[in-house]
Amino acid sequence: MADQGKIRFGLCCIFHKKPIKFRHTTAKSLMAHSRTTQISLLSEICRHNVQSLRKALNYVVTHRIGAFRILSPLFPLFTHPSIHYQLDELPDAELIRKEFAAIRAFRQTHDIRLSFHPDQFNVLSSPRREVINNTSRELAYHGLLAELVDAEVINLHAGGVYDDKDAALHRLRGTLKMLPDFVKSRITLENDDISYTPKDLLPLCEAEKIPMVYDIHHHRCLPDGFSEEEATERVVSLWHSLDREPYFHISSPKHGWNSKTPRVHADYIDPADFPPCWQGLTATVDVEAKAKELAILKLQNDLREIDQCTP
DNA sequence: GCATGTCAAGTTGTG
DNA sequence: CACAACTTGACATGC
Repeated sequence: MADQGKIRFGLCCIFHKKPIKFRHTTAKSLMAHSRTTQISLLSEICRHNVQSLRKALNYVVTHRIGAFRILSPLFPLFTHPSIHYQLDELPDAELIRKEFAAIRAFRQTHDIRLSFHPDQFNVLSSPRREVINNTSRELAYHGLLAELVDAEVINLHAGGVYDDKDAALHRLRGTLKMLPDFVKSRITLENDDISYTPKDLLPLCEAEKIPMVYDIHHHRCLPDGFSEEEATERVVSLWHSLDREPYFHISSPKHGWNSKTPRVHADYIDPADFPPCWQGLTATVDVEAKAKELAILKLQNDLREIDQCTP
């Protein structure tokens, strides 16, 4: 009952009902305008998004949510080959920088954990030079944002296997070493549901001192012989050895565990899917559920009720 | 307004 | 071989 640990939940990227919106645009639509107009349109979107981020952080603090995952296109098309731009090119650059300063202060005051989860085309294990170059550019962008908001984590999957997992992991290791420190110091690796399990990733993560984000839903979709308790313990030890708080992901299958597609995420979390071995830990758990903030509020409530029923 | 097609990018597995 | 799935639909267009 009176466990010393404290689980904090994390909200992922967007809201379901609360009217806090992030804006986006496309390269195709921007290309119809002059460069000046493009920059002006982008400036407006970036300013809007940073102000939305501030509102989002205010919401999470109000609702006792301890972490927030920031969506990657906070600055849309920042690295697009024909659109790319710099923050200081934007007419609103000064205002945006002030917003970032306020966000950093707010994050620190309220101890909010901030993370990024760059998109699936960021692949550190790819044998293709072009893919690695694109990934590096995209990660530098995430690193820049991470410094501006004081985010701790840039979380990635290990990528493809290409018929030789050992070779792919070896390439991944090499690519990691090439990353600049403001990126590398924030990189985490997450087990996925088709290729890389905790058993695959932990040796590399432990050797390279890269924390591993443990997604228990992926582990259940792609088991590796490790029990949930074993994986949790190894992951917790790794984060602790780096003097950092462990980071987990949770979700529930939309169509049930016996369906053909347990991978698909449900709107809410079934509290039965919350692993007992996480109870009492001090850790962050990102809630990957379609109902977003509503799913977190419900899970917090469900777990509190279970806790009260336990002798 | 509302329905619909489109959007930069990787990799894998399924129907 | 097209498409869905992945952390997340939003936006432009045309009626």
